Amino acid sequence: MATKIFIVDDHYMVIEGIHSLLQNEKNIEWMGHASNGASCLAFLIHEKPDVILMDINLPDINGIDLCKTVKLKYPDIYIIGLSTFNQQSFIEKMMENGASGYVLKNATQHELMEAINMVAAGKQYLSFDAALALRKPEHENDTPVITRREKEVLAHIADGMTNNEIAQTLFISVTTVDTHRKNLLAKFNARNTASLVKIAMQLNLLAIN
Amino acid sequence: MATKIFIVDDHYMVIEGIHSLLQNEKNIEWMGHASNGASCLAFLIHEKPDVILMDINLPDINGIDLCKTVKLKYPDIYIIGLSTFNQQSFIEKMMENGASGYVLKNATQHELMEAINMVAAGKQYLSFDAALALRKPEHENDTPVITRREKEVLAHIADGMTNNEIAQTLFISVTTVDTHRKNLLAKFNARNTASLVKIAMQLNLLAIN
DNA sequence: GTAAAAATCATGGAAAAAGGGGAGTAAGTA
DNA sequence: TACTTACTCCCCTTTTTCCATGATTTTTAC
Repeated sequence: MATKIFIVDDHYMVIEGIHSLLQNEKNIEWMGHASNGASCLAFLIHEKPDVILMDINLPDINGIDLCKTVKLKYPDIYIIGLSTFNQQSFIEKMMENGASGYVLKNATQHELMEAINMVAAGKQYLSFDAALALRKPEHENDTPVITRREKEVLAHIADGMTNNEIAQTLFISVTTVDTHRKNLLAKFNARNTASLVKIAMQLNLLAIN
Repeated sequence: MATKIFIVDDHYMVIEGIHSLLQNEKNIEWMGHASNGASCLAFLIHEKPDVILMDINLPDINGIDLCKTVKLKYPDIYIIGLSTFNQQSFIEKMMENGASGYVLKNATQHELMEAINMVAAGKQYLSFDAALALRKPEHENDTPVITRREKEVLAHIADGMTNNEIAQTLFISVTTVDTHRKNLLAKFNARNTASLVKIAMQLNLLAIN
Protein backbone atom coordinates (compact mmCIF):
# COMPACT_ATOMS: atom_id res chain seq x y z
CA MET A 1 0.00 0.00 0.00
CA ALA A 2 1.41 3.31 -1.10
CA THR A 3 2.12 6.08 1.39
CA LYS A 4 0.09 9.18 0.61
CA ILE A 5 2.29 12.29 0.80
CA PHE A 6 1.32 15.93 1.02
CA ILE A 7 3.67 18.92 1.07
CA VAL A 8 3.28 22.31 2.72
CA ASP A 9 5.92 24.73 1.52
CA ASP A 10 5.77 28.16 0.00
CA HIS A 11 8.73 27.62 -2.28
CA TYR A 12 7.71 26.22 -5.60
CA MET A 13 11.23 25.02 -6.36
CA VAL A 14 11.39 22.99 -3.18
CA ILE A 15 8.02 21.41 -3.90
CA GLU A 16 9.17 20.60 -7.40
CA GLY A 17 12.40 19.20 -6.01
CA ILE A 18 10.65 16.89 -3.59
CA HIS A 19 8.16 15.86 -6.24
CA SER A 20 11.01 15.01 -8.55
CA LEU A 21 12.79 13.05 -5.83
CA LEU A 22 9.68 11.00 -5.09
CA GLN A 23 8.44 10.63 -8.67
CA ASN A 24 9.85 7.21 -9.32
CA GLU A 25 9.13 5.75 -5.93
CA LYS A 26 6.48 3.09 -6.31
CA ASN A 27 5.22 3.14 -2.76
CA ILE A 28 4.61 6.89 -2.74
CA GLU A 29 1.37 8.51 -3.76
CA TRP A 30 1.74 12.23 -4.38
CA MET A 31 -1.34 14.06 -3.17
CA GLY A 32 -0.23 17.55 -4.02
CA HIS A 33 0.87 20.58 -2.09
CA ALA A 34 -0.23 23.69 -0.22
CA SER A 35 1.80 26.86 -0.09
CA ASN A 36 0.46 28.12 3.22
CA GLY A 37 -1.11 26.97 6.46
CA ALA A 38 -4.68 27.95 5.58
CA SER A 39 -4.84 26.00 2.34
CA CYS A 40 -3.21 23.06 4.08
CA LEU A 41 -6.01 22.97 6.65
CA ALA A 42 -8.59 23.40 3.91
CA PHE A 43 -7.12 20.47 2.01
CA LEU A 44 -7.22 18.23 5.08
CA ILE A 45 -10.99 18.65 5.46
CA HIS A 46 -11.58 16.42 2.45
CA GLU A 47 -8.36 14.52 1.99
CA LYS A 48 -6.26 12.54 4.42
CA PRO A 49 -2.62 12.00 3.58
CA ASP A 50 -0.51 9.58 5.58
CA VAL A 51 2.48 11.87 5.90
CA ILE A 52 2.81 15.64 5.59
CA LEU A 53 6.15 17.26 4.82
CA MET A 54 5.85 20.65 6.46
CA ASP A 55 8.10 23.64 6.07
CA ILE A 56 8.75 25.68 9.20
CA ASN A 57 8.63 29.02 7.41
CA LEU A 58 5.22 29.66 5.97
CA PRO A 59 3.71 32.99 4.98
CA ASP A 60 0.63 32.92 7.20
CA ILE A 61 1.54 30.72 10.17
CA ASN A 62 4.74 29.10 11.33
CA GLY A 63 5.09 25.39 10.79
CA ILE A 64 5.47 24.71 14.49
CA ASP A 65 2.00 26.01 15.28
CA LEU A 66 0.51 24.45 12.16
CA CYS A 67 1.94 21.14 13.25
CA LYS A 68 0.16 21.42 16.58
CA THR A 69 -3.15 22.31 14.95
CA VAL A 70 -3.00 19.49 12.44
CA LYS A 71 -2.02 16.93 15.06
CA LEU A 72 -4.88 18.00 17.32
CA LYS A 73 -7.46 17.58 14.57
CA TYR A 74 -5.93 14.60 12.81
CA PRO A 75 -3.73 12.58 15.18
CA ASP A 76 -3.34 9.82 12.59
CA ILE A 77 -1.46 11.99 10.15
CA TYR A 78 2.30 11.87 10.59
CA ILE A 79 4.25 15.07 10.12
CA ILE A 80 7.85 15.58 9.06
CA GLY A 81 9.34 19.01 9.71
CA LEU A 82 11.24 20.51 6.81
CA SER A 83 13.62 23.38 7.14
CA THR A 84 16.89 24.90 6.10
CA PHE A 85 17.64 25.59 9.74
CA ASN A 86 19.38 23.10 11.91
CA GLN A 87 18.52 24.78 15.16
CA GLN A 88 17.88 22.78 18.24
CA SER A 89 15.02 25.00 19.36
CA PHE A 90 13.12 24.52 16.08
CA ILE A 91 13.60 20.80 16.04
CA GLU A 92 12.61 20.44 19.67
CA LYS A 93 9.48 22.52 19.33
CA MET A 94 8.45 20.72 16.18
CA MET A 95 8.82 17.36 17.87
CA GLU A 96 7.09 18.58 21.02
CA ASN A 97 4.14 19.62 18.90
CA GLY A 98 3.70 16.15 17.55
CA ALA A 99 5.99 15.92 14.54
CA SER A 100 7.43 12.47 13.88
CA GLY A 101 10.52 13.61 12.06
CA TYR A 102 12.71 16.45 10.93
CA VAL A 103 14.57 16.66 7.64
CA LEU A 104 16.85 19.40 6.38
CA LYS A 105 16.34 20.78 2.91
CA ASN A 106 19.76 19.67 1.84
CA ALA A 107 18.83 16.06 2.55
CA THR A 108 19.48 13.48 -0.15
CA GLN A 109 16.81 11.39 -1.82
CA HIS A 110 17.90 8.45 0.29
CA GLU A 111 17.49 10.39 3.53
CA LEU A 112 14.10 11.68 2.49
CA MET A 113 12.81 8.22 1.60
CA GLU A 114 14.18 6.83 4.82
CA ALA A 115 12.39 9.55 6.76
CA ILE A 116 9.08 8.94 5.00
CA ASN A 117 9.25 5.18 5.41
CA MET A 118 10.22 5.33 9.07
CA VAL A 119 7.57 7.88 9.91
CA ALA A 120 4.85 6.09 7.92
CA ALA A 121 5.68 3.01 9.97
CA GLY A 122 4.93 4.98 13.12
CA LYS A 123 8.54 5.50 14.10
CA GLN A 124 10.50 8.70 14.52
CA TYR A 125 13.15 10.01 12.18
CA LEU A 126 15.71 12.78 12.57
CA SER A 127 18.14 13.60 9.81
CA PHE A 128 21.72 13.09 10.84
CA ASP A 129 22.52 16.74 11.44
CA ALA A 130 19.28 17.33 13.29
CA ALA A 131 19.92 14.38 15.55
CA LEU A 132 23.39 15.70 16.26
CA ALA A 133 21.99 19.04 17.35
CA LEU A 134 19.52 17.34 19.70
CA ARG A 135 22.02 14.97 21.22
CA LYS A 136 24.24 17.72 22.50
CA PRO A 137 24.85 17.26 26.21
CA GLU A 138 23.15 19.72 28.45
CA HIS A 139 26.20 21.81 29.23
CA GLU A 140 26.71 22.33 25.51
CA ASN A 141 23.08 23.11 25.10
CA ASP A 142 23.04 26.81 24.60
CA THR A 143 19.37 27.41 25.32
CA PRO A 144 18.95 28.40 28.98
CA VAL A 145 15.77 27.65 30.90
CA ILE A 146 13.92 30.85 31.53
CA THR A 147 10.68 31.38 33.40
CA ARG A 148 7.42 32.77 32.12
CA ARG A 149 8.04 36.17 33.64
CA GLU A 150 11.60 36.34 32.39
CA LYS A 151 10.39 35.62 28.89
CA GLU A 152 7.92 38.49 29.14
CA VAL A 153 10.57 40.87 30.36
CA LEU A 154 12.97 39.69 27.69
CA ALA A 155 10.42 40.36 24.97
CA HIS A 156 9.83 43.87 26.27
CA ILE A 157 13.53 44.56 26.53
CA ALA A 158 14.00 43.48 22.93
CA ASP A 159 11.21 45.83 21.93
CA GLY A 160 13.26 48.70 23.27
CA MET A 161 11.41 49.34 26.50
CA THR A 162 13.26 50.62 29.57
CA ASN A 163 12.98 48.99 32.97
CA ASN A 164 10.64 51.78 33.97
CA GLU A 165 8.27 51.22 31.06
CA ILE A 166 8.32 47.47 31.53
CA ALA A 167 7.50 47.92 35.20
CA GLN A 168 4.48 50.02 34.29
CA THR A 169 3.12 47.62 31.70
CA LEU A 170 3.57 44.59 33.91
CA PHE A 171 2.36 46.41 37.06
CA ILE A 172 5.46 45.51 39.04
CA SER A 173 8.27 47.49 40.59
CA VAL A 174 11.23 48.77 38.61
CA THR A 175 13.57 46.92 40.90
CA THR A 176 11.80 43.67 40.11
CA VAL A 177 12.24 44.25 36.42
CA ASP A 178 15.86 45.00 37.11
CA THR A 179 16.22 41.71 38.94
CA HIS A 180 14.69 39.81 36.04
CA ARG A 181 17.03 41.62 33.70
CA LYS A 182 20.03 40.67 35.79
CA ASN A 183 18.90 37.05 35.94
CA LEU A 184 18.45 37.02 32.18
CA LEU A 185 21.96 38.34 31.67
CA ALA A 186 23.30 35.65 33.98
CA LYS A 187 21.31 32.83 32.40
CA PHE A 188 22.26 33.77 28.87
CA ASN A 189 25.81 34.50 29.89
CA ALA A 190 25.43 37.85 28.18
CA ARG A 191 27.60 40.87 28.84
CA ASN A 192 24.84 43.37 28.31
CA THR A 193 21.43 43.94 26.76
CA ALA A 194 22.76 43.95 23.21
CA SER A 195 24.30 40.51 23.37
CA LEU A 196 21.32 39.26 25.34
CA VAL A 197 18.98 40.19 22.52
CA LYS A 198 21.29 38.76 19.88
CA ILE A 199 21.55 35.42 21.65
CA ALA A 200 17.81 35.32 22.28
CA MET A 201 17.14 36.01 18.62
CA GLN A 202 19.58 33.34 17.54
CA LEU A 203 17.82 30.86 19.79
CA ASN A 204 14.54 32.03 18.33
CA LEU A 205 13.13 32.90 21.71
CA LEU A 206 11.79 36.16 20.40
CA ALA A 207 10.29 35.17 17.07
CA ILE A 208 8.52 31.92 17.79
CA ASN A 209 7.11 31.17 21.21
CA MET B 1 21.98 26.86 -29.47
CA ALA B 2 21.16 25.66 -25.99
CA THR B 3 21.83 27.83 -22.96
CA LYS B 4 24.29 26.18 -20.60
CA ILE B 5 23.04 26.40 -17.01
CA PHE B 6 24.90 25.87 -13.76
CA ILE B 7 23.47 26.03 -10.23
CA VAL B 8 25.10 27.03 -6.97
CA ASP B 9 22.90 26.14 -4.01
CA ASP B 10 23.49 24.15 -0.87
CA HIS B 11 19.98 22.72 -0.73
CA TYR B 12 19.69 19.48 -2.59
CA MET B 13 15.93 19.78 -2.84
CA VAL B 14 16.15 23.13 -4.54
CA ILE B 15 18.72 21.87 -7.03
CA GLU B 16 16.51 18.90 -7.75
CA GLY B 17 13.54 21.21 -8.11
CA ILE B 18 15.24 23.45 -10.62
CA HIS B 19 16.61 20.46 -12.48
CA SER B 20 13.15 19.04 -12.69
CA LEU B 21 11.72 22.33 -13.90
CA LEU B 22 14.30 22.61 -16.65
CA GLN B 23 14.47 18.94 -17.61
CA ASN B 24 12.13 19.11 -20.55
CA GLU B 25 13.32 22.42 -21.90
CA LYS B 26 15.04 21.83 -25.22
CA ASN B 27 17.13 24.95 -25.25
CA ILE B 28 18.64 24.31 -21.82
CA GLU B 29 21.79 22.35 -21.23
CA TRP B 30 22.20 21.30 -17.61
CA MET B 31 25.85 21.49 -16.61
CA GLY B 32 25.45 20.45 -13.00
CA HIS B 33 25.66 22.11 -9.66
CA ALA B 34 27.93 23.21 -6.83
CA SER B 35 26.86 23.36 -3.21
CA ASN B 36 29.28 26.05 -2.13
CA GLY B 37 31.31 28.95 -3.42
CA ALA B 38 34.65 27.16 -3.52
CA SER B 39 33.48 24.29 -5.69
CA CYS B 40 31.69 26.74 -7.92
CA LEU B 41 34.93 28.61 -8.59
CA ALA B 42 36.73 25.31 -9.10
CA PHE B 43 34.17 24.24 -11.65
CA LEU B 44 34.49 27.49 -13.57
CA ILE B 45 38.21 26.94 -14.18
CA HIS B 46 37.45 24.24 -16.71
CA GLU B 47 33.85 24.79 -17.69
CA LYS B 48 32.03 27.90 -18.84
CA PRO B 49 28.27 28.01 -18.42
CA ASP B 50 26.22 30.77 -19.99
CA VAL B 51 24.08 31.42 -16.97
CA ILE B 52 24.63 30.65 -13.28
CA LEU B 53 21.72 30.43 -10.87
CA MET B 54 23.26 31.46 -7.58
CA ASP B 55 21.79 31.16 -4.10
CA ILE B 56 22.50 34.03 -1.72
CA ASN B 57 22.96 31.80 1.30
CA LEU B 58 25.93 29.54 0.87
CA PRO B 59 27.91 27.77 3.56
CA ASP B 60 31.34 29.21 2.81
CA ILE B 61 30.71 32.58 1.17
CA ASN B 62 27.62 34.65 0.59
CA GLY B 63 26.23 34.75 -2.92
CA ILE B 64 26.65 38.50 -3.14
CA ASP B 65 30.43 38.30 -2.80
CA LEU B 66 30.64 35.18 -4.95
CA CYS B 67 28.77 37.03 -7.65
CA LYS B 68 31.36 39.80 -7.60
CA THR B 69 34.25 37.35 -7.80
CA VAL B 70 32.77 35.37 -10.65
CA LYS B 71 31.88 38.48 -12.61
CA LEU B 72 35.40 39.84 -12.20
CA LYS B 73 36.99 36.69 -13.53
CA TYR B 74 34.38 35.78 -16.12
CA PRO B 75 32.45 38.83 -17.25
CA ASP B 76 30.73 36.83 -20.00
CA ILE B 77 28.88 34.59 -17.59
CA TYR B 78 25.47 35.89 -16.65
CA ILE B 79 24.30 35.43 -13.09
CA ILE B 80 20.81 35.15 -11.69
CA GLY B 81 20.43 35.62 -7.94
CA LEU B 82 18.29 33.06 -6.21
CA SER B 83 16.85 33.48 -2.76
CA THR B 84 13.91 32.98 -0.49
CA PHE B 85 14.30 36.53 0.69
CA ASN B 86 12.58 39.34 -1.06
CA GLN B 87 14.65 42.02 0.55
CA GLN B 88 15.58 45.13 -1.28
CA SER B 89 19.08 45.23 0.14
CA PHE B 90 19.89 41.74 -1.09
CA ILE B 91 18.51 42.34 -4.54
CA GLU B 92 20.26 45.66 -4.86
CA LYS B 93 23.61 44.32 -3.76
CA MET B 94 23.33 41.34 -6.05
CA MET B 95 22.58 43.56 -9.02
CA GLU B 96 25.31 46.01 -8.05
CA ASN B 97 27.80 43.17 -8.05
CA GLY B 98 26.99 42.28 -11.62
CA ALA B 99 24.01 39.95 -11.46
CA SER B 100 21.66 40.14 -14.42
CA GLY B 101 18.59 38.93 -12.62
CA TYR B 102 16.96 37.92 -9.37
CA VAL B 103 14.43 35.16 -8.93
CA LEU B 104 12.69 34.06 -5.77
CA LYS B 105 12.59 30.41 -4.85
CA ASN B 106 8.85 30.37 -5.08
CA ALA B 107 9.01 31.34 -8.75
CA THR B 108 7.05 29.25 -11.24
CA GLN B 109 8.60 27.34 -14.11
CA HIS B 110 7.40 30.03 -16.46
CA GLU B 111 9.09 32.78 -14.47
CA LEU B 112 12.32 30.82 -14.22
CA MET B 113 12.44 30.17 -17.97
CA GLU B 114 11.64 33.78 -18.68
CA ALA B 115 14.48 34.86 -16.41
CA ILE B 116 16.96 32.50 -18.02
CA ASN B 117 15.99 33.47 -21.55
CA MET B 118 16.06 37.18 -20.86
CA VAL B 119 19.38 37.03 -19.08
CA ALA B 120 20.96 34.75 -21.69
CA ALA B 121 19.96 37.36 -24.25
CA GLY B 122 21.95 39.94 -22.32
CA LYS B 123 18.94 41.63 -20.78
CA GLN B 124 18.01 42.02 -17.13
CA TYR B 125 15.26 40.18 -15.31
CA LEU B 126 13.66 40.71 -11.93
CA SER B 127 10.89 38.48 -10.72
CA PHE B 128 7.67 40.34 -10.11
CA ASP B 129 7.96 40.46 -6.34
CA ALA B 130 11.61 41.42 -6.48
CA ALA B 131 10.85 44.25 -8.86
CA LEU B 132 8.10 45.39 -6.53
CA ALA B 133 10.47 45.48 -3.59
CA LEU B 134 12.94 47.56 -5.57
CA ARG B 135 10.31 50.04 -6.67
CA LYS B 136 9.17 50.71 -3.15
CA PRO B 137 9.69 54.33 -2.22
CA GLU B 138 12.45 54.89 0.23
CA HIS B 139 10.28 55.56 3.24
CA GLU B 140 8.54 52.22 2.84
CA ASN B 141 11.83 50.42 2.62
CA ASP B 142 12.40 48.82 5.96
CA THR B 143 16.05 47.98 5.47
CA PRO B 144 18.13 51.08 6.08
CA VAL B 145 21.29 51.69 4.12
CA ILE B 146 24.23 51.49 6.46
CA THR B 147 27.88 52.05 5.70
CA ARG B 148 30.79 49.65 6.02
CA ARG B 149 31.94 51.15 9.29
CA GLU B 150 28.47 51.28 10.75
CA LYS B 151 28.05 47.61 9.97
CA GLU B 152 31.29 46.83 11.80
CA VAL B 153 30.24 48.83 14.83
CA LEU B 154 26.80 47.22 14.75
CA ALA B 155 28.31 43.76 14.77
CA HIS B 156 30.49 44.63 17.73
CA ILE B 157 27.59 46.15 19.61
CA ALA B 158 25.56 43.00 19.06
CA ASP B 159 28.47 40.99 20.40
CA GLY B 160 28.15 42.87 23.67
CA MET B 161 31.11 45.20 23.38
CA THR B 162 30.99 48.66 24.92
CA ASN B 163 31.87 51.81 23.03
CA ASN B 164 35.21 51.81 24.76
CA GLU B 165 36.06 48.28 23.70
CA ILE B 166 34.91 48.87 20.15
CA ALA B 167 37.04 52.00 19.98
CA GLN B 168 40.08 50.01 21.03
CA THR B 169 39.56 47.18 18.57
CA LEU B 170 38.90 49.54 15.67
CA PHE B 171 41.64 51.96 16.69
CA ILE B 172 39.32 54.96 16.71
CA SER B 173 38.09 57.34 19.36
CA VAL B 174 35.26 56.48 21.73
CA THR B 175 33.34 59.49 20.54
CA THR B 176 33.51 58.25 16.98
CA VAL B 177 32.06 54.94 18.00
CA ASP B 178 29.37 56.84 19.84
CA THR B 179 28.57 58.80 16.70
CA HIS B 180 28.25 55.62 14.67
CA ARG B 181 26.03 54.19 17.37
CA LYS B 182 23.80 57.24 17.28
CA ASN B 183 23.58 57.10 13.50
CA LEU B 184 22.65 53.44 13.68
CA LEU B 185 19.87 54.17 16.16
CA ALA B 186 18.57 56.91 13.91
CA LYS B 187 18.76 54.85 10.71
CA PHE B 188 17.02 51.86 12.26
CA ASN B 189 14.56 54.06 14.05
CA ALA B 190 15.45 52.20 17.21
CA ARG B 191 14.85 53.45 20.72
CA ASN B 192 17.96 51.86 22.18
CA THR B 193 20.57 49.19 21.68
CA ALA B 194 18.19 46.34 22.45
CA SER B 195 15.69 47.18 19.73
CA LEU B 196 18.55 48.02 17.37
CA VAL B 197 19.95 44.52 17.70
CA LYS B 198 16.53 42.94 17.37
CA ILE B 199 15.75 44.82 14.17
CA ALA B 200 19.18 44.11 12.74
CA MET B 201 18.75 40.42 13.45
CA GLN B 202 15.32 40.40 11.85
CA LEU B 203 16.76 42.03 8.74
CA ASN B 204 19.55 39.46 8.72
CA LEU B 205 22.20 42.14 8.86
CA LEU B 206 24.13 40.29 11.52
CA ALA B 207 24.18 36.88 9.89
CA ILE B 208 24.97 37.76 6.30
CA ASN B 209 27.32 40.58 5.39
C1' DG C 1 38.16 68.61 -9.71
C1' DT C 2 34.40 69.26 -7.16
C1' DA C 3 30.44 67.86 -4.51
C1' DA C 4 28.51 64.44 -1.67
C1' DA C 5 29.02 60.86 1.54
C1' DA C 6 31.56 58.67 5.08
C1' DA C 7 34.51 58.68 8.82
C1' DT C 8 36.63 61.01 12.24
C1' DC C 9 36.68 63.71 16.81
C1' DA C 10 34.77 66.65 20.68
C1' DT C 11 31.91 68.64 25.08
C1' DG C 12 28.67 68.22 28.54
C1' DG C 13 24.73 66.54 30.74
C1' DA C 14 20.67 63.39 31.61
C1' DA C 15 19.02 58.76 31.64
C1' DA C 16 19.48 54.07 31.90
C1' DA C 17 21.82 49.81 32.70
C1' DA C 18 25.21 46.91 35.15
C1' DG C 19 27.06 45.08 39.34
C1' DG C 20 26.93 43.97 44.09
C1' DG C 21 24.70 43.37 47.94
C1' DG C 22 20.20 41.52 50.84
C1' DA C 23 15.43 39.82 51.74
C1' DG C 24 10.43 38.38 52.04
C1' DT C 25 6.34 35.62 50.11
C1' DA C 26 3.75 32.17 47.68
C1' DA C 27 3.44 27.70 45.48
C1' DG C 28 4.66 23.37 44.48
C1' DT C 29 7.57 19.11 45.54
C1' DA C 30 10.30 15.63 47.94
C1' DT D 1 7.38 19.57 56.97
C1' DA D 2 11.38 21.14 54.81
C1' DC D 3 13.13 22.56 50.48
C1' DT D 4 13.30 24.59 46.17
C1' DT D 5 11.75 27.79 42.67
C1' DA D 6 9.64 31.77 40.93
C1' DC D 7 8.43 36.23 41.84
C1' DT D 8 8.63 40.15 44.27
C1' DC D 9 11.08 44.30 46.37
C1' DC D 10 14.99 47.50 48.06
C1' DC D 11 19.72 50.33 48.33
C1' DC D 12 23.98 52.08 46.54
C1' DT D 13 27.78 52.85 43.11
C1' DT D 14 29.85 52.75 38.80
C1' DT D 15 29.63 52.29 34.05
C1' DT D 16 27.55 52.95 29.83
C1' DT D 17 24.33 54.68 26.86
C1' DC D 18 21.51 58.36 24.99
C1' DC D 19 20.88 63.11 23.46
C1' DA D 20 22.05 67.68 21.50
C1' DT D 21 25.27 70.19 18.79
C1' DG D 22 29.08 71.14 16.17
C1' DA D 23 33.19 70.45 13.36
C1' DT D 24 37.24 68.52 10.43
C1' DT D 25 39.22 65.24 7.34
C1' DT D 26 39.07 61.36 4.04
C1' DT D 27 36.86 58.73 0.42
C1' DT D 28 34.00 58.06 -3.18
C1' DA D 29 31.45 59.21 -7.27
C1' DC D 30 30.26 62.00 -11.12
